[in-house]
Amino acid sequence: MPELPEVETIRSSLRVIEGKRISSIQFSKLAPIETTQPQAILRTLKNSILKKLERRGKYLLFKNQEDHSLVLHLGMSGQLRYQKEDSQENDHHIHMRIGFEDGSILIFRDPRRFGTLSLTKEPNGKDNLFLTRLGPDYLSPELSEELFIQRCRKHPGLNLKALTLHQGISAGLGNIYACESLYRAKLDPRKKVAKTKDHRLIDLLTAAREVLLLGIEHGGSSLRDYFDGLGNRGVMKNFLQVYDREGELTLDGKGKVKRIVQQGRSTFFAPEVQK
DNA sequence: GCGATCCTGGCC
DNA sequence: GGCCAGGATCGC
Repeated sequence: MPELPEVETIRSSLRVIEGKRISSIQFSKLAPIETTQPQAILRTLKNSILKKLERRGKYLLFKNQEDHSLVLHLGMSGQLRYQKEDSQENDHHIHMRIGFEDGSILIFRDPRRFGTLSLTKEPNGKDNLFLTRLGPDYLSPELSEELFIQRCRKHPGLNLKALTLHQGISAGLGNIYACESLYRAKLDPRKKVAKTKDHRLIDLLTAAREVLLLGIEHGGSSLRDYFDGLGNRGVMKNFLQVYDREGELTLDGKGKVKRIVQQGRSTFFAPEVQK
């Protein structure tokens, strides 16, 4: 469900938990798909103080004072919710509850259980298999135009849609913002990387950054069940040019939106505009 | 590089 | 009942 702008919005909405001490962590019986044992997460984080919330791509890192972190991915349907007090609601989709010393609580809910929970004990995440597979974040200053081109060129056989979704090349885009980036860069999602010139790849990088920043500015895209950590919806949906507009005009009226399936997922684009 | 697969729920 | 969904991994 959530892509970079949604995860970033969740992160900033949860700044209230920075500085709080964790007093309890509970997991559901039917845990999400997790690599690290709940026991290890418990041992690492219980009674420690959450120093900082960080984001890398679509991952959230809950970092304690020793720079050990719980690494969370929300998958397709994951939600986080912070509450001043524990309402003890009986919802079988809740898979983790983090209780703080002051009685407030952070709930992780994930109906489809595609989310992941893991750990890292190094500030750079080098001991975490999820994080080491990740390319540089789209919004990271270390991702120069040259580096982006260099990383794209390692995958000449991919079409541009698959390129944008590939978290190992550069991290943060999902299906919505991939479609929106390609529209903004006027690039055909079916075009192969090998047939795309350097300056057009730079257009794609620039477009992706603009679209992601716009998404953050508008609090993310609430299409169905996305909320930030305090239960607020985002309004980015009102600014999407092509996503979920099959058969309609693009938002700016410059083209008609078509839906195709690539790599088993919907791609929305305007063929007359994107070449 | 591609398709199948992990899950649950909503909608037609 | 069938199709669709803000994701990513794994095996061919």
